[in-house]
Amino acid sequence: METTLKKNYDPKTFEKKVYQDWMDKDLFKADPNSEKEPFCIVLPPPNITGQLHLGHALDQTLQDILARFKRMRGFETLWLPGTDHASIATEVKVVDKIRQEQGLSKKEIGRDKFLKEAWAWRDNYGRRIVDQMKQLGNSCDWSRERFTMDDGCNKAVKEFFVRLYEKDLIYRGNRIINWCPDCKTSLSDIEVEHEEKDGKFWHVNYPIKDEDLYIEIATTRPETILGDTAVAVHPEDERYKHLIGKTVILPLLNREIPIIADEYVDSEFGTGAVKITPSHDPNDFEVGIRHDLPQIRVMNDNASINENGGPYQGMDRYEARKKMVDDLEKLGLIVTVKERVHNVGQCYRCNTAVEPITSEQWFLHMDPLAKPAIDAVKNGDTKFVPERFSKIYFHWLENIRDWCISRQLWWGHRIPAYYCQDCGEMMVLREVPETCSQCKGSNIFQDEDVLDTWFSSALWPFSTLGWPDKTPELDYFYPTSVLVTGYDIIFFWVVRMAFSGLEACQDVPFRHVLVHGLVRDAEGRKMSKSLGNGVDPLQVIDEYGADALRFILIQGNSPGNDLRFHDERLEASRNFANKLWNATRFLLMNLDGDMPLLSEGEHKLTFEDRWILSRLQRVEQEITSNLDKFELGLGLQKVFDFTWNEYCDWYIEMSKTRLYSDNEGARYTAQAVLMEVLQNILKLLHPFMPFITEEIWQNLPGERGNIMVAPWPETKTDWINPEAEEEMGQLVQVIKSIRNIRADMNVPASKKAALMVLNARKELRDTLHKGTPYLMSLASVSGVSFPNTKEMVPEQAVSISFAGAELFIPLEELVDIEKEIQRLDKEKQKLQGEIKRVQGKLKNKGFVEKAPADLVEEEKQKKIKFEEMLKNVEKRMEELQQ
RNA sequence: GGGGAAUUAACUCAGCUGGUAGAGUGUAUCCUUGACGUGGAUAAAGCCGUGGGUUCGAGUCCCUCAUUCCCCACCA
Repeated sequence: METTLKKNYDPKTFEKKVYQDWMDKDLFKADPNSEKEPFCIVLPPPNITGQLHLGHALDQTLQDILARFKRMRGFETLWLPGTDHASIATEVKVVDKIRQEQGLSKKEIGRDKFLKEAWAWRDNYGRRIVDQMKQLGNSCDWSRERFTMDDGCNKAVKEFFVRLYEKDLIYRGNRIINWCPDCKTSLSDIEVEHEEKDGKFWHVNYPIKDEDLYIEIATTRPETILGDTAVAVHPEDERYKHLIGKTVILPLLNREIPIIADEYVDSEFGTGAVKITPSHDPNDFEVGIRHDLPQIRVMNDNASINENGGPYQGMDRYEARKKMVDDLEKLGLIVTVKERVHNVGQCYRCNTAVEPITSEQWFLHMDPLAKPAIDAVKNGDTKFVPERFSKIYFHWLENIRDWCISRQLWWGHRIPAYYCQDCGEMMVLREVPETCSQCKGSNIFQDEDVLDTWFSSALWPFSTLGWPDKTPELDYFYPTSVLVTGYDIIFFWVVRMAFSGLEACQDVPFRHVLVHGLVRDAEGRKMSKSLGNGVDPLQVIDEYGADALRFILIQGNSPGNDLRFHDERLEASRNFANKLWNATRFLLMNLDGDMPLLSEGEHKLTFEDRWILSRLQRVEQEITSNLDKFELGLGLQKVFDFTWNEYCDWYIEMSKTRLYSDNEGARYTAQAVLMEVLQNILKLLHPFMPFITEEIWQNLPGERGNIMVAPWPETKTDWINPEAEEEMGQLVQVIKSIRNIRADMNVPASKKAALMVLNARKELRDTLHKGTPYLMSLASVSGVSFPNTKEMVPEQAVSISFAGAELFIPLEELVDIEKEIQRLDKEKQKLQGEIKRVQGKLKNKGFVEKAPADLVEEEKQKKIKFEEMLKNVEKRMEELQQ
């Protein structure tokens, strides 16, 4: 029969077409009114700032595999896609763009026009990244695509914010926060990355008022001296006890500040005396509150020194530092300068050193929210896979501090707080108020700030399903089934979704969290722009196909572990696709026309038919179990092995005998089994490699729907056939032994040789009899004979050590008796070793008594087998030596 | 200062609930057999990091140490 498949697998020729077909048929669409059991994944929305990278590819491939698997298994499957507005990142990009194109700063262009530009960016790049996701093969319900700043999300954000505010969980306050002088916004604690840097530790003498005494402090940030409002010592520190309550003259500014006692001070560290700068250090801030110290902020938003800095006003923080050290030096107040590595906090977006600063911000009170989130994982409502990540989750939630949720940015959800210009009243409301609730004035303005991006991301699992409205989607799909994400954003996102979901919906947002690792380059380095070692998934798809890309991201990777990206592995996975492609081609070329069906007509199944069908059932069972347990890498490995090693290398090869024969019945049966197994392979592989499996499926004869929505193979346990597996195992072993010896002796396949079988047990004799055609085709055997006596075996024959029969291959002129004896001797030693080990085991009383009975029995059988083989070898050696 | 991960064949990695180690790549030799050389056959190659423990039995469970890599933490 003709086949429409080309000789080589070329994904470019069909991937786009296949995807379009799925789209045209609306196969990704999920129905919230379905009778089926729901399965739901919300896609971690990629930022609209960037291109799709390999991290996305891994994350999304995992989700797609689960979605496709569950869909085939009969679940109503919703994979809900979308994109994230990525407040800071996008704002920075748009600011850049405006500066480059229009030469204007953010302030110059103004809020309204800026937002217009930002939305244009979103339309442009948001669409682009969605197109890229489709190339991966994602089976998302695109009709439900969302954006973290769309109207629905905005409504959810406002609702959630107001509710929290009304419960006193959100408050506004002047507290110390992390400030990025470059992005000019506050940051949450996790948006600050700490890096060890070489720095200096300046020891400075602070003069004590009215006395000829100094108190020595140490600091890594001398510029903050300008904001000092006290010096603190430990109350029990004998060195300083007498100074407590005295006054210090702050150098350079000559301000008078007190010496106070506070347990926070570690007497062992530094000089044991600490300068206290409540406005520029989180600890000092706390000390300041305890001791009612004034807060003096000495920096502007760009980290230059402000009017409180006296002579240093206007200088950049580092410039001021240098100048102040010089000045202190001149005054003779620098006692010593030590080298010191210390942690510097940096902005996670722009790497600028973050400045702790007191500022008026909005905060989310975390303690009451954290507790239910901890409990939900403790009692198993949400499970981490692998489990170890729950530890990280607990640790973080147990030590959490209040979350600064306001940002001094324009791109984001604007905080729904409104102020009356006339009386100063503040209102937190779902809708913009027309008049002041207090004075009825109409001069109302909204809070300038927006919310942290992660505040809206935290609502993603339910805002996308319609919350706060009671929608059928929310009712049916919430809690979602599994969240798939990298370990690097557990803090940013998973934790926040957990407590938000519990607060808003009274239930966890997801039942499982499947955590994966990072994709690294071949050297194990993180892929990054600055290193230029990033691999573009789109280019990979272009060259090798999406299926090959998906394959290497999954194969050999276990949950939670990082993986390295190697080009060579791409070739290997492409080769696998090619193998499957050609196996199909082979089958199609050998059909007689119709679709051969195993379920129709009379079939005389051979032992190899029963074997492959039996193996198929087992593999189906195993893969299904692997996928249920999120062991995707193991599952894929099994389809791979079964397809290549068992189906292609053995079954297809054996089928040729019948396919090329004139016996129509036998031919049809072989075709039917080949087809049956192939179709199931395609199904098992479909979640992993959706394009090629669909394309092949469509090219099989007969009317058929899409494999994407075909039912997942159901294991037919009555097809599991241990006898056939045993029989096949024996034949394979004989064939391999023959091949082995022939290769060893350098006998080319073209030189056929007879196989002589003596003293065979009945079953083996039957097997070898039935297997004769395969011995001939696969082991270059010219024929199999069963002589009655040893005399019929020529002297110059090699023997194959095997249990259950004596096997000989007469290879007269090729056999060197001396060498043959040597070979047998090696064999003998090997067998003796085996026997010794098995005997040792069986002599061990503990083993015989405590090990499972079937295992003991197995060992006994082994012993018998090895002993028989040994006997044969020894006998043969004797014969040859005579 | 805490927490975690990794350590298995030359390389990159699998190895589920403990029962004498697997894959891909690479290497060697052979094969143009009517699906595939993006192929087939055969082979070589591992005291499963160290030291202990539990067990009849440990790559697999527990502890020690070593090396590497992450994450978290307000020591000025």
